[in-house]
Amino acid sequence: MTARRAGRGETTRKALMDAALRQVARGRSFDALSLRKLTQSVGIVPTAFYRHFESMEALGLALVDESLRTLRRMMREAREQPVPHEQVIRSSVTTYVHYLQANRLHFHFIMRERFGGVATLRQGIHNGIQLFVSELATDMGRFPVLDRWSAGDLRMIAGLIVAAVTEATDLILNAPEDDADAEAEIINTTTRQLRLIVLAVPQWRSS
Amino acid sequence: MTARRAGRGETTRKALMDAALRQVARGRSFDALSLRKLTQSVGIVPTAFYRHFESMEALGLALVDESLRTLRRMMREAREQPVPHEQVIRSSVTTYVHYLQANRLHFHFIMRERFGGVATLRQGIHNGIQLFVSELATDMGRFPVLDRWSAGDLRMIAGLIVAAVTEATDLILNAPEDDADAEAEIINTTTRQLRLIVLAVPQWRSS
DNA sequence: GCATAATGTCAACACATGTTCACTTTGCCA
DNA sequence: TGGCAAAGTGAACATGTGTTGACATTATGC
Repeated sequence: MTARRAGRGETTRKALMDAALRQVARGRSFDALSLRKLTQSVGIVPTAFYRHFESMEALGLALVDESLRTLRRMMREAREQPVPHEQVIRSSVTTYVHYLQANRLHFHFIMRERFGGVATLRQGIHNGIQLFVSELATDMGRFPVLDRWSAGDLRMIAGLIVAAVTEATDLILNAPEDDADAEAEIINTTTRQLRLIVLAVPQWRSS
Repeated sequence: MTARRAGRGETTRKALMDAALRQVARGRSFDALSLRKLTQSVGIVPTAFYRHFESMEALGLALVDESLRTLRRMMREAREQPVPHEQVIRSSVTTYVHYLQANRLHFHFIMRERFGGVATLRQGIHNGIQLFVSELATDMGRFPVLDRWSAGDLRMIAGLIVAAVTEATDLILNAPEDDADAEAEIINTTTRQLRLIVLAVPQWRSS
C-alpha cells in the first residue's frame, strides 16, 4: 500500500502544475515552457523538478488529467442538478459559463493544448473530449423525442452542440475577464444556437 | 515603386516559410520553433534569416497572411461556382474537404496557431475567421427564407456552421492522410449536422 | 527521538539559442 | 561591363537550456 505522503512535497508538486497553468493562460504554449523558468517561479532549484516529475511531458500529462477531471466534475454536477422546466437551454449555458470562469486555467489549458505542439497531450485531450461527447449523447437519448434516435444520430447532434460550446469557450477565454457585456452577448448567441438545434430535432428524419 | 525582385532571395524566403509550415504540421507549435533549426533545414546560415524577416514573429505573421489568403481564395472560388441544385450541402462539404486536403499545411497552421502561444498570430487568425463568418452570413442572407432574417441571426447561424466545419477540419487533420474511410465518415457526419441546421431554419422565430 | 526516505541544494557539464558585426559572393540594372 | 545592392558567410558573444551526480536538509513513521 503506497500511502501517498502529503508533506510539503505534495504542495510544491501542485505549485509546479499551477505555475505551468498560469504560464499557459498567460499566452505561452506548453511546448515552449522552460523547466528552469518553471522551477524558478516556484522558488526551487531546477534539479528539484525531477523529484516531482520525470519530465516536462509527464507534467503536461498530469495537467491534462487534472483539467479533464474538472470537466467531468462539471458534467457530473450538472447531471445531479434537477433540470429546470423553463429556460433549460439558457440556464444551462449560463451555468456552463460560470463554471468556465471559475476554472479558467484548466479550460485555457485544454483549449490551447487541444491543438498544441505535444502529441501525447493532444491525444489525451482529444480522447477526453470524445468521451465527453459520448456521455452527452447518451444523456440526450433519455429525452422525449430523442429516445427514438439512433446512437449515430445522437452522437452527431452531441458533436454539433459541443462544437457550439467550444466556440463559446474560445470567445469567453479571449474576452477580458470581467467584461460582463461581452459575456452576456456570447451567452446570448450560444443560447440561440442551441435553441436552433433543438428546433430541428422534431423535423429530423434519419436517412 | 518598389518593384520586388524575384531572385533567389524570394525563393529562400518562401523556403523559410514552407519549412516553418512543415515543422508546424509535423506537430510543433510555432512558438517552439527555433530560428537556427529553421535556417538549417533550408540550408542557409542562421544569420541569413534576418535578410528575409525581421524576427520570428514577422515570419509568423507572414504565414498567417498566406494561410488566410488560401482560405479567402477558397471562398471566392466557391462563390463563383454555380450552386448545384441537389445535394448542395453534401457537395459543399466534399468540396471543402478536398480543398482542405490540397492545402493541409495552411489549414494545419491556422488550426494550431488559432489557440497557439503567440498573441499577435492568434489575433490575426481570429480576425480572419470572424471576417469569414461575416461573409458567410451575408452570403446566406441571399437565400429564399434567410433573406428575412436579421443580421444578428444570420451571424449566429453562420457561426454555428463554421463551428461544425471547424470540428470537421480538426478531425480530418488528425486522421491519417489517406484514410478514405475515416474521411468519408467525417464528411457524412458533418453533412448531417449541416442538414440538421438547415431543417431548423423554417422553424426559427427571432425573439 | 531516531532512522530513513523524501525534498531540496550546489557545482558543473555539454550544448542550443538569438543576435552582433565585418566580410564575401551573387546577380541584376544602367 | 562595372557598380551596387541584395543575399549569404563565419566567427564570436552572452545567455538559457536540460540533466548529471554527490551532498545537505528536512519531515515523518516507527
